[in-house]
Amino acid sequence: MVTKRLLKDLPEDADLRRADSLAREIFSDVANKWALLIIEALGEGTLRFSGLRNEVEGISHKMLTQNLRMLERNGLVDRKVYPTVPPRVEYTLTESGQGLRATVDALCGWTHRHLGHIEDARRRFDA
Amino acid sequence: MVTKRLLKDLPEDADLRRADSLAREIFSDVANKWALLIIEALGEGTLRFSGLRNEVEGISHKMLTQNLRMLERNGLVDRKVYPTVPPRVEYTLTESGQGLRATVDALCGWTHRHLGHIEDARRRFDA
DNA sequence: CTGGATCCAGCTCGATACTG
DNA sequence: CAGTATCGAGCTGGATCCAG
Repeated sequence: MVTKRLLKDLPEDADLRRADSLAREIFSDVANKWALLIIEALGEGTLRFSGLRNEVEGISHKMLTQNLRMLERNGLVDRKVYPTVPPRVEYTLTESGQGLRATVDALCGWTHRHLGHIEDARRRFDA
Repeated sequence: MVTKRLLKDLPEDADLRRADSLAREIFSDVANKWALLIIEALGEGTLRFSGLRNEVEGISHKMLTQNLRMLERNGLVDRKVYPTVPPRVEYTLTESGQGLRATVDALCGWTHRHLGHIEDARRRFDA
């Protein structure tokens, strides 16, 4: 077996199975369109719920709350509630969130650089 | 409006809308668990269909073919068929695929480094 | 071995309505 | 404004069968 494991350089001890399973879970959480777009949007700075709805084009109310909860649970975004009326809630990337943001930026950069290649490849494939 | 756009440093010309829409499409294609895991697996080198099924734990026959077609269409993997019997098909990352792989590796690295943080954050959140 | 096609249970997601 | 709850249409994805 070469890999089958997501994390490759961990010791073969008893915790390995648990760590790898956690890693897969995180991977599934994070490797989704909306989560990445939210992180990208928060990369610009703190945003409120309504601000995020504007920045992340096409996201529904439900998907936004759902993904925000997930990101908060994983410690990637910080949720700050001001007990005013009407309520005001601010979302900010945490330090680990910033780290993730760097890789999301890399993904955006890659996408940008390969737009042409991909368009060509598609044309070729569809023919 | 600050962003709303996935790609930020493109000129505001007529092609912008099209390019950004393509970028979003690519982003949705690629930002999915199975695609990333397949790319990660192919990072080790060329693999056959059955090899991929072994390397990418838990993927179904259908998801594997589906994602491979998508990756091929976008020019990220190369599909080489040997007209033998039984057939032999090899999948390899293309050059753009290699580029994407680098960012997937970064994501894996990030996951690895933040396992602890995330576990803690979850415990805190779930309480 | 690779992979297309079909079936359908289960989940996702958007719409809507309601609360503090 | 932010968030929860509910409902249902539609999509997803696994299982299975067939074919080259």
